[in-house]
Amino acid sequence: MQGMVAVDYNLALQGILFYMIKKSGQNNKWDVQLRKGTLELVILSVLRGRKVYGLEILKSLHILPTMQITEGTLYPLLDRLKREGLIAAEWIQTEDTRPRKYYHLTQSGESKLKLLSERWSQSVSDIKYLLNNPGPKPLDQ
Amino acid sequence: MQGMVAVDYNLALQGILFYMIKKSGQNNKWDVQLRKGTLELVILSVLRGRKVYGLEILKSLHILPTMQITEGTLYPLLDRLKREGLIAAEWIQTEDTRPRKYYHLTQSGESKLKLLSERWSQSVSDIKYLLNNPGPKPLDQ
DNA sequence: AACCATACCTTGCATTGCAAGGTATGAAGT
DNA sequence: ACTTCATACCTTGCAATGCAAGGTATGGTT
Repeated sequence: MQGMVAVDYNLALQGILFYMIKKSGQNNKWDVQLRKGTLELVILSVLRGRKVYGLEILKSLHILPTMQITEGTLYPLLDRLKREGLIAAEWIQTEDTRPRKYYHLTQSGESKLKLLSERWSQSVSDIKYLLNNPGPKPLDQ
Repeated sequence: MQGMVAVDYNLALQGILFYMIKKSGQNNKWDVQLRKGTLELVILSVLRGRKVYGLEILKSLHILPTMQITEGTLYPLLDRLKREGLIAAEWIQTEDTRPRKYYHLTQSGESKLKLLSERWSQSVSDIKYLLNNPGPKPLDQ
């Protein structure tokens, strides 16, 4: 009986811990939705001016609290960007490691990056306006 | 024959016009995706400190270039926010108009607004870092 | 030989914004 | 009266995308 209680208790602790990690760590549902808008910009921006391979992108982003994504997110996205001609890939093998697939921006990828970052600025300023401004009775219609 | 050519020509013009309006106006596919993250924050922020009815929200947002949404977006979202207890609604009829459904923030809506806007700031600063910083060989791993 | 870390990829689901429709009501033309 | 228009709200089905949870292949270490 005591044994059983102990097991259940441990299971409960595990559950709680898991929940806390999930919750505090990175993945609110809202964060996920927010990334839907920004991730394309983010990836293009990581690739600007250099060649990077898949897992390296993941590691690069790992320091940014709102940008903690996984491989299941990254690889399909890279596929899409390649299909759209915004990035290109090549397999490169240095002597001491396994072959890696390095991505870099194409010409049209660079234009897109510029376009998206302008659009992003606009969005930031729009929301800034909403967060600072209103208060009661702002809009006389 | 000339008639047919004329018709096709007009159709083509219509198509082009339609395309241009769609394109230049508001709705890139990317803008739509970007809104998926921000719209909840935006609506809560519009409701902060006052009571507003549906179409009024739409009009309020109309001046912001990245926030031009339609009723098909708004009403389902208001429904969801109500279901989640973040906002509440009441029908109000002033003497000179038709009854309108006015929405306002609940207690938990206000906390959520605070939480989301903090998360938003984090995201903005993360992306700012990516857009300004990198360039070639920034990340020694 | 067994194991682990690195690297890439795939499948199916959940969420959400939106176009395109719809209903109801009152006011304004005719 | 009757049609038409503007206001107000709502619904349905689709498209796009992030992601968890799986998988494969390879080379080094024990």
